[in-house]
Amino acid sequence: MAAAINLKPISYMVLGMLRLGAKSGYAIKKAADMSTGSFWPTSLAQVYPELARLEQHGLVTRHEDPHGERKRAAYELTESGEAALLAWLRSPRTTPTQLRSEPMLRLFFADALPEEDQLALVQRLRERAHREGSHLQEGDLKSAVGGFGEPGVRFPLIVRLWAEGLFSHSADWLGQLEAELEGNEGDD
Amino acid sequence: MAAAINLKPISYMVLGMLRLGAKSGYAIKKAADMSTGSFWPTSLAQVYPELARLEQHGLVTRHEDPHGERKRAAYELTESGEAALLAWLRSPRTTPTQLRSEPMLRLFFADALPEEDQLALVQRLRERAHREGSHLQEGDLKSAVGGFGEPGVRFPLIVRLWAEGLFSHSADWLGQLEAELEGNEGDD
DNA sequence: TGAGCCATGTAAACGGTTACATGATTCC
DNA sequence: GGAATCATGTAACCGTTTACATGGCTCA
Repeated sequence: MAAAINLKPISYMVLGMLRLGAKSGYAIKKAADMSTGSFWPTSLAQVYPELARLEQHGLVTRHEDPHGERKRAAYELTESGEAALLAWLRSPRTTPTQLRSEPMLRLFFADALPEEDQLALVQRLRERAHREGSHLQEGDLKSAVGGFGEPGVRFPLIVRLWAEGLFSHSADWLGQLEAELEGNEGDD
Repeated sequence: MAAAINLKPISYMVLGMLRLGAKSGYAIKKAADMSTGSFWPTSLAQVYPELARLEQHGLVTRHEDPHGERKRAAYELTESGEAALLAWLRSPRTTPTQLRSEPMLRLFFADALPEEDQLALVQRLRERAHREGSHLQEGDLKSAVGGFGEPGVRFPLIVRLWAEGLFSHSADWLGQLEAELEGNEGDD
């Protein structure tokens, strides 16, 4: 057994995607973009080194899988890789969900603006939120990785509904705020 | 006018808090913890260097304001500091709101668990979400900075309601999911 | 008198993004 | 033929967090 390895969320994302049927680093990233990307973004510059690290510690195996002249690596979960994934899923320790919202930081300080500009700000943010929310709904989960379509796999869809719900909740809330501010403007 | 300065969200947070009446770096951080912290977290190790940087570029002024033997710095917005804040608030360019949720990443891969463990996971996440949501509701905004209580200042409260809404939306959603999973378990 | 808060800073480590470099395959 | 996509990797940079260091004030 290899030396101790420090497993981070990105490690589990990689292990999990392999379990769902992704083979190459490129495929993992593509699947992540279409699914986990909205609540755990990543990049190829993270995925490739992470795969190498996981292989060094025996959690995945790599074999060459060229496609014509183009080289390609295919990875597979080992038993200890799957065990690590399960242990994480069962572990009671969690990092809290965190938000980083530049738009809301702006809105927080919006009192510095004259009222008509406040309204314009809220309108812009609402339009943006709406656009980003609908962008999330596009993209077919099943096309991301074969495993997403199998019968025993339901949580990817469930979690996507959660993410969509969050974004549309924000968009709706901004819409309501806009309506209220417009109402007040009219009263002046 | 000083050389070009690259203003980041943290810069505007600092400028905005100064505008709302915070004076010292410590006070800015404290106010942030009680307000913007849930959607733009920061630390003292960011605030102090940022204040120095803003002063170097003439967006804030610093004067010593000792309290007994304990040294303290009091900062104030300059005209160009206030102008920079307003320009940011009016600017059409925004960075999208982003989410980073380790709990949801777990849930995404929960199909790897046997059904009873799936339910246990959802229960744990729901309890956590509930605890974090109620933690947000505590803490009096007005005690954070004097400016939060003034009549022309309404957006800090509005944005807090948005944040609370998001977290409780997630908690409710998890509660619903838990109920559905329990229903299915009973059917087996 | 001791715990907790007020107050200011620096240094190192960490996680993540962007840019760079390279080349094959597929599809219009 | 050219654009988009598949595919793999490295290097540099950037923003943020954690740990370290120091010391006065307040209140029970």
